[in-house]
Amino acid sequence: MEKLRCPPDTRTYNILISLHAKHNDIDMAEFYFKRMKEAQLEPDLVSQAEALLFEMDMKGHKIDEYTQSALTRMYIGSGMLEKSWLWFRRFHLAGNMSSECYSANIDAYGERGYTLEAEKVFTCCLEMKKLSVLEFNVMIKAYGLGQSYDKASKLFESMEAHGVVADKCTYSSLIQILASADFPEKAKLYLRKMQDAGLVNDCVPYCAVISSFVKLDKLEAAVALYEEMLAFDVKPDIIVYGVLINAFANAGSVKKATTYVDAMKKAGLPGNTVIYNSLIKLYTKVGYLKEAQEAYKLLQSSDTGADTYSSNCMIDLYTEQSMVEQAEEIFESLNRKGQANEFTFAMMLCMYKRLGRFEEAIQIAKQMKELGLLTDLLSYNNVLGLYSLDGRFREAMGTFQEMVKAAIQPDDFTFRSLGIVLLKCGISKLAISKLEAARKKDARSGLQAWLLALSSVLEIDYDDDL
DNA sequence: TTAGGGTTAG
Repeated sequence: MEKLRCPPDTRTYNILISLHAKHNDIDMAEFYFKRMKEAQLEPDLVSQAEALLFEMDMKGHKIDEYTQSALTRMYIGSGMLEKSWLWFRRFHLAGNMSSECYSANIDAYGERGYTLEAEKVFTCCLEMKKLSVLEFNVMIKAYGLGQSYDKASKLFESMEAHGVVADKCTYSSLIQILASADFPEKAKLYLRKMQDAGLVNDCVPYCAVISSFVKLDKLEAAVALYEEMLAFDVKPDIIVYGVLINAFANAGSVKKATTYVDAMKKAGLPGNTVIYNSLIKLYTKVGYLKEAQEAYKLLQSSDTGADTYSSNCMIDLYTEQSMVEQAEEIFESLNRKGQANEFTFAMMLCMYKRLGRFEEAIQIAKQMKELGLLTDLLSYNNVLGLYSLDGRFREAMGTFQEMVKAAIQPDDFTFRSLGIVLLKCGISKLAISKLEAARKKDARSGLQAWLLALSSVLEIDYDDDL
């Protein structure tokens, strides 16, 4: 290898070391270990572990099943699946594995998405007739990660036949898996079984299913389950309230959101940022200025203070109400704290543009570029629209070129602004509609045509590498 | 080395 200028690497040395070790030639193994060190090759994690194993072996220490489980995880983590399997087999055949170790192996495969291998370990366990609830739990988790939802449910159903009783963890896992996979109805069935088994002692599994219903916009089902939870005397916490408040905030229903805020307060739970952000979002949506201001004030006086999201909502609201000074005040305060983001700037830009205050709008656009806050298609379109409206055609073209360079896919709004630029530069409507047709026919060559038309009309050199 | 819930806009 050295002659061929293909110097050995860590793996090469590792193979040589373990080969000699296998043949009990410790001197040679040590020789290669030293050579490896001399070559300034740091053994990787696997090599280090293998060296350790070798040392243990030499000293006559037995490797126990806990070490084996750790080895499985390590080999799987390094993509050495076959080796992980060899170690598992060795211990499985020796028959000295515990339930903890079988489940640790199942979980090691399952966590990395190797559902088939996890299944194989589970089957080995089944053959040994040593199944406990642990193996079922980790296998259900593995099916969840592998998106085999039916298999997860079926495995649960088979537990009884194996004489194994589902525990809190079994139910929680399955409910969580089904809820987050958008099967709230199925999750609800297991939740009821869990309740009947007397295994529910907090609202977490209810919350998982409630939020799954909310995600699918089934608010009635979500509320019904919430009521069912109350009937079982399971106490809601701040997160459940947050889910429901946000659901009704999105639906624009102040009355219902308020019901849950009141219930939350009555339960002695203080609101947090998540809750107040939902409320500000809601009040902005329905134009409730006073209520939004109150919620914002509460946030400001809280420990964490108002965040960028809620401040942006307020800017949005003030813009709608043409309360420029108030919007500016929030904008400046965000800027002072270095918390203004792309949304903040874009909303200020829109506000000034809407009021016809182009000078100020353009200042915002310039700052956006300088601060690197121009990244989104919508922001680009806002800036581009402003430049074309204000007759700043070269800036419009520059912005468009930047967009193309940044691989931001332009849309119909982008080309509408660019069409205005061409029109104001004396290009006929017919020519513009031809450019539009070219773009619709073939995006790539159509884009080139637009760039060419714009650069020639604006007398800009343009590099068609773009 | 078994399981779990919420917010993000123009």
